[in-house]
Amino acid sequence: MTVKYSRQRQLIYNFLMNRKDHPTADVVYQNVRQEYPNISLGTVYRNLTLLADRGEILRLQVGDGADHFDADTSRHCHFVCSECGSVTDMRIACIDEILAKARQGFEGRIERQSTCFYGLCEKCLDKTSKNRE
Amino acid sequence: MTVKYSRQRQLIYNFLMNRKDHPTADVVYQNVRQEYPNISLGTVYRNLTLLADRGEILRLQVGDGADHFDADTSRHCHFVCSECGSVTDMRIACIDEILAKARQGFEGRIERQSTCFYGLCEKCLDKTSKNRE
DNA sequence: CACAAAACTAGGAATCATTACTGTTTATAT
DNA sequence: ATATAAACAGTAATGATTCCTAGTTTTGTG
Repeated sequence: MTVKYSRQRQLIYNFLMNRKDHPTADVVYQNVRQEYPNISLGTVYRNLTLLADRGEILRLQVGDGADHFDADTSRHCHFVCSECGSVTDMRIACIDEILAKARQGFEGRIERQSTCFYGLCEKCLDKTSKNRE
Repeated sequence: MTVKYSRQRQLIYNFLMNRKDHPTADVVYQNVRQEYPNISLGTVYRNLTLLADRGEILRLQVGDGADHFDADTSRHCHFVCSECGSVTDMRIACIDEILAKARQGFEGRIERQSTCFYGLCEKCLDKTSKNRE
């Protein structure tokens, strides 16, 4: 199946490229709609899935029910704040090492890895400590 | 809110304790129903959530739409086969080190971590190589 | 033991994210 | 220019999960 150009897909991808937070399909929809008002939610889902299947973007599951998308496909981890729900990138030095260690003695084939940290982000940590005073 | 004993919750927890695969809520429901026929799916969901919130079991998201549950709360990773969907435990040596590395220079508070590897399990790898012959 | 309060339940309705369907439009190779 | 495969909008359908309500069970206390 050859992929054809579409204005809608281009807008979706451009939008994702310019965001560092990792928006859900609905957030993508609400934003792309500003510029292209009659795009449909189904189109957003279909294109996000297409892009993810082709490895051009990442699909993340952070535990809040909705999938999140990331145009940065370089190997990295994520941090999710349990308070505000924000999803941020995290780079840890030993990430390649983890994959190597996991492959040692494993009988199947490991293709990719996904690591997510959970806790309180700096902002939310500050807020809760202020409330305690 | 004090937790009261319930037969249903006991059965759910016992069932999970005896499984090494990481069943979904519906699988738990179908199985516990054999022994306790009029348990409701809502009760299964409520108790899985209660147990997970109290840290007695883990809730996993492996990318197949449904949440999976694991009675083994010790720190470990998971492997998900993209072919058959099986979810298995994986122990890698440097897992504590990863958490330590992640905390270095991070301004928030990291409480827990979730790592999942994706690829082909041994069985599915064997099958696909046989098909090629 | 009894009995009240708080948890818990079954069953079904409601919600939310996502996918499937259908008739129409668009991109692109010839 | 035209044929054809992809993509689209809009809407219906699905599937996982949560919510709601009236009734039941657990458990602490007299």
